[in-house]
Parts: sequence; C-alpha cells; structure tokens
Amino acid sequence: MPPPRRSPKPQERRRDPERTRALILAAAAAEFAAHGFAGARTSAIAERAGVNQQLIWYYFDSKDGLYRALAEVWQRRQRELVPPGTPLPEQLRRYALEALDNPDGVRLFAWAGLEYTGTDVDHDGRAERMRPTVEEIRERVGPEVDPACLTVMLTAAAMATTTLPHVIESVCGVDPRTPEFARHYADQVATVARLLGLADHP
Amino acid sequence: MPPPRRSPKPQERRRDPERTRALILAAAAAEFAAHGFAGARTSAIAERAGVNQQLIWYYFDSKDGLYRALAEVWQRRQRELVPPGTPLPEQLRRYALEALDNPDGVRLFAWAGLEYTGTDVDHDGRAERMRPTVEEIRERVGPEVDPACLTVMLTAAAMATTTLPHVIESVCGVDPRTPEFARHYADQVATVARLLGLADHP
DNA sequence: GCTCTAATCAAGTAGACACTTGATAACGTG
DNA sequence: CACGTTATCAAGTGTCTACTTGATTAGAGC
Repeated sequence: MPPPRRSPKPQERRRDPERTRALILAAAAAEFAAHGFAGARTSAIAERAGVNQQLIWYYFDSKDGLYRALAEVWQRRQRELVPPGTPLPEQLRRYALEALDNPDGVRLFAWAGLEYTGTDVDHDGRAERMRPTVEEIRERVGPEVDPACLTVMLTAAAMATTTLPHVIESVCGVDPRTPEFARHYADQVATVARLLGLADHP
Repeated sequence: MPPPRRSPKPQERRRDPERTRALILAAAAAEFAAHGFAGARTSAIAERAGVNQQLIWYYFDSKDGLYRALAEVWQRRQRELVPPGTPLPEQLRRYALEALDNPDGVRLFAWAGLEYTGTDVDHDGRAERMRPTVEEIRERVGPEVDPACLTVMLTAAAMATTTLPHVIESVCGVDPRTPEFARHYADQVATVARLLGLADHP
C-alpha cells in the first residue's frame, strides 16, 4: 500500500504569502475600481482572489488598509508609465490609452478624486511627477494661459472615457468602452494638444 | 384653567407633503453628492432633512427611487443653465462655475459617470441638449478634429475642480475648493476654448 | 523528527443598513 | 362633528458587512 496522499488539493494548500498578498491586491483593485470604496465588499474581494476572507485582515489590517496598500501599487505604476522626454501629445495619448491597458487603475484614480477629503497618499509624488509637464507647457503657451490649469484640463480630458461614459454615450453615440473608441479618443486628445501648440517645434 | 396646548411643537407637526418631499430631495442631493450612491445612508438623509426615516419610502419607495427622482430635478436644472446662443467660451466658463453655484449637482453628475452601467436616466435628454454645442464646434474646427470628442474633452475639463481635486492640489498647489480658484479655473477654461478658435468670429 | 512560528481556515459577533409593520394624528369633506 | 384619507411616527426585522476569535496546519530551523 503506497503512502496515501492526505490532501486532495496539495497544490492549493501550498503556502505562499507573497502570492496571497498579490492575489488579494489584484482582486481588491478590480473590486474597488468597479464599485468604489464604499461599494466594494471584502467578501467579494476574497472570493475573487480565491483566498480565505480573514487573510485580508491578516495582511492589511482593515478594508481601509487594503485600499491604501493599493494606492501605493498604483503610484509605482504611474511613475513608470511615461518615460521622460516623451512629447506632450504622445504623453497624453498614452495617458488616455490607459483606459484600455489599465482600466482599473484609472477608475481607482477617478474614485480617489471624488472621495478626496483633503489628504492624499500621493500628494508629493504626483506633484513631482507632473512638474516637468507643467514646465514644458509653460514654455509653449502664451502668458494668458496658466500652465498648471491647462495640465489639469488635459488630465481630465484624457480620463474622460473613464469618468464620463454617460456623456460619451449621449454625445458620440457609441459605447465608450470599446477599444476602437478609446483609441480614436486618445488620438483626438493628442490632436487637440497639437492644436494648442504643445507639440515639439522644429 | 385654560385649555392646555397639547403639543409642545405645534408648528413642527403641521403637515406639508410638498415641503417634506422637497426637504428629503435636498438632503438626498447633499448626501449622495458627498458619498455617492453606495456610500450615502438613508438614515443620514432623513436626519439632515429633519423628517422621519420612513417618509423616504412613503414618498420615493426605495433608496434607488429617491436617487432617480433626484436625477430628474438635476436634469431640469441643466436645461435652464445655459440659454441658447451663449458663446462657447462663456458656456464653458459658466459650466465650470457650477462647481461654486451647485457643487452637489456637479458631484452627482460625476458619481453617475463612475457608477454608470450602460443605462442612463437622461440619455436622450442630454444628447439633445448638447447637440447644438457639438454642431457649433464642428463649424469652428478643422476636419482633423472630431467635434463630439472635443465636446467631451471640454466637459471633462470644465468639471475638473470637482473630479480631480487631488490633482489640482498637487499641480496647482492650492485648495481647489476656494471660490477664488474656481473662478480662476473657469476663466482659464474659457481662455483655452478661445485658443482653440471656439470664440465668435467677427 | 521536534518545535516554534507564520500562514490558513471556519465559525462566529456586533452593529449597520434598507426596508416593514402597525399605530396615530392631522386634514379634507359631507 | 363624524369619517375616511393621507401624512407622520416609533418600533421592529432580516440581511449584510466589516471585523474577531480560536483552532489548525505548513513550513523553517535546529
């Protein structure tokens, strides 16, 4: 008689804290992105991750702690999105395309805006990250334009496929979630940026 | 012995269904705007309105019904916001200033975007309301620009003081909620619209 | 192998929440 | 003033939800 394999799912039982943490974080990103902080359910996160609910508290202390941990992950990705030296219209195009490549991240970022109460995990980081963009804009526009405000406008515009799907559906008459539209819209954002004189001059 | 006044608060007890309805709607606007649909609490709405909780179900059937009733109110206001014939930059300036005059409405509208699932109470209404704007833009820009997309971008840009306060805080270094900044930002939106050639031509 | 720790799990719990129920008091109408 | 209707109220109810507790097991170090 061979030694009996006690567990029916030996692979599933193997421990791997890093993997578990990552699974929970990924599931949390999807849930928070889909429903926002208040709407997200910890039970749904655990189920989506395929782990025991309690592990959420084991690794992240609270729903809030999980949310904050997520913000850090997202922050790291943002830093790597646009290599320095990329022309502005192309920067904006890529930023708009994030709606395709990382829709959860963009939604998370949008939720954070509405749920913002005055303290931001990433305040200083973002300020530093966007400074070059503001300065580049300053050099390319006239004195009547406040480059910081224009940066904000362009950021908002680039995120619109995520933040204003209802407007897009009404105004453009198409489903804003299709890749075709996202690409078209991203091109349009770049086009408008060029019209504003934000392209490289020869 | 004079006839005793039985109720200590006779004025409060006076019935006024219309007033009650309005009180609930106003309180709901504030709560939903502050926390979104999932985050809003019916108990908080009743308390803010100063009415018995049950009246929410008496008048609106459900939390969802209350939310929908609110959407209709908001919709009506939108129609009256910008009289036809207003030049585009001025339209956008006023739209951006809504963040001051009707912050709850703007927030409600922004929440609706993130919570959008494909069905919209005001789909047709908004489409019709925004058509003239799209057509006006079409006449003023070159063929490389999709006027519907530009309309979306400008809408998103005009709402940024509400949707992206965290970005504004980082990039502009000011509190996005102050009236001074809101006015400055609204002027900037109008300025950029003029730069894009959206002003009246002589 | 033994033991200690760290990871996983199952079964709660207390409170919050949307919504009901059934009674009561103001109002309109004859 | 009687009487039916309508608005208001107080006190639930079942369910959901974030979080606890306490036991169990996999793996690391000796």
